[in-house]
Amino acid sequence: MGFGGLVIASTALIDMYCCCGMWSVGREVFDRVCDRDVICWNTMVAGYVKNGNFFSAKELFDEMPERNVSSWNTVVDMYGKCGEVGLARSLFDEMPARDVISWNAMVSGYVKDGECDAARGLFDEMPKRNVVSWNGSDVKPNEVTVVAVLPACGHLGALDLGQWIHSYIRRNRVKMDVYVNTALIDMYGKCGSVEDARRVFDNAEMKDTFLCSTMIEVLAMHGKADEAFGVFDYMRRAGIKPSDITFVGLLKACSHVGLVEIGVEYFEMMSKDFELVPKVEHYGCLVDLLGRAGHLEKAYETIKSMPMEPHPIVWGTLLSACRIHCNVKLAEEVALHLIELEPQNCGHYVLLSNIYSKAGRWNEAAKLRKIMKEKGVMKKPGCSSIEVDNSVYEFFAGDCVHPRRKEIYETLDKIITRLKAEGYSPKTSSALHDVDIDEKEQTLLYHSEKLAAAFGLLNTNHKAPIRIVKNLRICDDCHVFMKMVSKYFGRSLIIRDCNRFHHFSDGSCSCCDYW
DNA sequence: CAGTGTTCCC
Repeated sequence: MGFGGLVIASTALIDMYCCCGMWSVGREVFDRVCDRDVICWNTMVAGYVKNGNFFSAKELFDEMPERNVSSWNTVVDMYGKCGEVGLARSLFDEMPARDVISWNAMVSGYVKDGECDAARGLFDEMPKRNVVSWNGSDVKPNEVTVVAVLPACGHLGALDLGQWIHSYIRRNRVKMDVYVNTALIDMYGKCGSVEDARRVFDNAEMKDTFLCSTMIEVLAMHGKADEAFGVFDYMRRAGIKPSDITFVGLLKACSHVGLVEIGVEYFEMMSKDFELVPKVEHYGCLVDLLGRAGHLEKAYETIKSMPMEPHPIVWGTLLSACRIHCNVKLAEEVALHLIELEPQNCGHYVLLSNIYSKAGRWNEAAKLRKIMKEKGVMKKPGCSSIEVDNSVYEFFAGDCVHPRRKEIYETLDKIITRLKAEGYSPKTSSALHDVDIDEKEQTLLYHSEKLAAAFGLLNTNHKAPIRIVKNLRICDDCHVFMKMVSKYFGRSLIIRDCNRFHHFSDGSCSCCDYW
């Protein structure tokens, strides 16, 4: 039986089957179509991609008697999505013509692979004027392009670049749809400018669950719990249905300022009022909320009562709480379990070792480091980055490869001398090493965020805040150090660690030392 | 009837 003449109907059928996960039935229909056109082929290729059958997709693409730009776009996007960005790029270069969708697929491929520079480069390379190619497509960056690039800016903390894209959007009348606004809020939030994020939120014509959840999440990570609750109230008044992710933001908002009861209320509200089933993320937030506030036993009980398998992240959250509250006994139990689960994750060893150090139990801390060495577990280096004149500079703990190394160390030493005169004394308990005090102090004094701060003081405008992004959590000593820098050098510093933001100004931090 | 984009536990 054949479907001659019915190519349009057959194509719709193929698409339908593939969208339901029944790609093999789709393929049967495809095989019986006599007069297959390029759209029919594309639908089948895309159908394989949707079902994760990348090998068959590429095989069918290679068999195609005729291809248009969409055919190529499908496979470029497919390779980008499965992390084969090199293959995506070679197809992108090989294709006879590219439209805006081809460029967008390639840009997002780079972003997903973490190659932010390449993504930015491609954005700049895009023909900015309307070029009429063989299929008449527009290759000017559009709203999809900016949404693909903005998360990279947020990830890097590249505020200048993000602001430049925002102005590009306005200059070129790129449509400010809900995706663009959401991406802008996220970018500004992650780059430390919560005011700009709020402005975009207030001006957004259309507000949906994504946009509001993003705003709540941003306010949460900046420690602005009341404002986050306000956005949630707005959602309820406006009839915008909260999602499980909205509640992740609300729970984080509570845990960052220690609002235990309100957090528990939100947790219960999820299922009671909104029929949302708490996921492992929500339990993770709850453990953090309880543990950080000192309710370690309750946090432990929460983990034990979770309806799903506790992910290592949840245990790690409890271990962090043990560090804050110096509970060595529970920390040992949790860490041993974690090390069993993830023997190669350096974080667990380092955290327990830091807990021993904080308790003055240097022998045990040293023993743990020995175990790390024996198992070949490498300590993840602390890395801080700072954006100056549109470039992002990275610093590592004890970094000695920067071209302006000498100048940076001299500046840092001057800052340290000045702060010591004001009463700063390095908190050596934050150091992992069981070496003598002097060496311990050296390790601590050259933590990556201190190097980045020195570089910032050296290179940025005196009025602007110094914005730093760190890959790990800021240590006690750096936290004290930054507070003092803000006081005695009259500069505000905005530091994002892997957990939240710290806004330092005039000797204090926005986290009120609750972290 | 095919191809590009947004939030989330450490």
